[in-house]
Amino acid sequence: MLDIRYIRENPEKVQQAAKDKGYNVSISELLKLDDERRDLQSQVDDLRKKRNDNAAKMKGGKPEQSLIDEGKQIKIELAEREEYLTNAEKEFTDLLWQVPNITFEDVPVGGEEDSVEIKQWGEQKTGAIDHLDFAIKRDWVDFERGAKVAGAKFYYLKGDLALLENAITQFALTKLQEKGFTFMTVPHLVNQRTLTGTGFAPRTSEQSDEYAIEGEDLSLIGTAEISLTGYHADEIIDEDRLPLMYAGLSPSYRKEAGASGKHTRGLFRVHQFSKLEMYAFTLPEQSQEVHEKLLAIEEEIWQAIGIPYHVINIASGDLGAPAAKKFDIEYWSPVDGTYRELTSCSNCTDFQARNLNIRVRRKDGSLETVHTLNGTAVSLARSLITVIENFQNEDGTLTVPEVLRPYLGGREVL
RNA sequence: GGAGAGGUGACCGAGUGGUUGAAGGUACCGGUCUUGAAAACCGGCAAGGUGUAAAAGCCUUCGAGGGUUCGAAUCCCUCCCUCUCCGCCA
Repeated sequence: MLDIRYIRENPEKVQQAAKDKGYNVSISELLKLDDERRDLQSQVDDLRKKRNDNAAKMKGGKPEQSLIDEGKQIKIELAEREEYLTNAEKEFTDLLWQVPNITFEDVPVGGEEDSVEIKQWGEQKTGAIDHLDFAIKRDWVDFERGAKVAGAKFYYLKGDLALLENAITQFALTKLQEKGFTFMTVPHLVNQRTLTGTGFAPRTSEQSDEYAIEGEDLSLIGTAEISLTGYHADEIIDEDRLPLMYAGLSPSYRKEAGASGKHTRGLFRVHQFSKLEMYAFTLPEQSQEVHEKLLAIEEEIWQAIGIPYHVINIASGDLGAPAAKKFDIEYWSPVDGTYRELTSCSNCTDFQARNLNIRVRRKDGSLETVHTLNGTAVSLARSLITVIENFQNEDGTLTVPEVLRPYLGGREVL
């Protein structure tokens, strides 16, 4: 959530940012609720002071009946006001949670088509066999049995393709260790507070992309970002420890409920895939620099493997609530002759951190909310698509990208 | 899953109904001392809300939520978590 004090001082800016992001929230309504809440708060505070003063009077010895009677009267009034306050607080908080993060100046305004390409790398080849056809011919993937065991869009990876996935993971993991990230495995199930605090499930709606465990306060994570954000919840971190850089490996579980009409063939959009995620907790003044750094690492990975791509600066309407700015890397698909989403890298500024109460203790003793950032190092299912599409041979074999060979026992061809 | 113990400030740790927002220690900040540092000593130091030019002031917070009471960190109930032992198990 945003800082209510910031919203009070910049109502137009917040309203405009919400509009640019496609969120229909009324800031004037929010501020009205804020006033009501504060008014009730001061009424309650006054009554509590009366109660405390009254109680203090009879601290010493035998209380007088008149004081006790007065105390009882205050108690009744207070209970009534407190109920009003509780309701007002809830109404206010519910609306505050619906306000999305503001965006940076250099974020293009508009929808998906307004995102701006800021870089291209590699050769745009054309004319390759679709990854699914290619993989099925090699008996590398089995969606039919995945459907039998779990349902549509679940799958088995088999043999060399499963080994290739492992090789890509190991390669990326090694790279991130060199960059100073701390490798982590994380809980794959998280509670509601962590999920909503990260900004994922719209708390009011049931159209969540997350699988929830019935009868438990637990949901399957759609990305390790969720578990990693919650890692430092309610903590105060010393300034000189930041930035903290983590690399989390986990499966990502997604219902993909609203995915109809989107590109879904094969491994591109599935209910479960492995992903190695970069995550950073930073000082506010560091986050933009770290954001660029995360993007640079992503580029380094795809360049090393040899996958053509471009980088886009995502337009406001596609950012989602928590992000102030987002870079996507899209790989070049020689099958479709177009770019497709591969990784994503967001600066969420203090939005998630405020939800989960993650702060930094400055050298001068003051407290401030930290900034959080996340970026995909490799999402495995899509990584496999890129390699199959870009490294396939006419005889049905697959050339192993050089940097991956050490993780495949030196094999050059699969 | 069963039995017991416990959850207090950035951290450790006192505190069982009324100057306890909370002793003491550590860390941190400022100072004295020192060529410099350390040590020692002196002082400061919870968070959130409200309020203010800035303060002061006021309210809240001792795992969470209810309850008892004129008054709760302290008593009662429910839940969550941690630790120890037993059971089970990769």
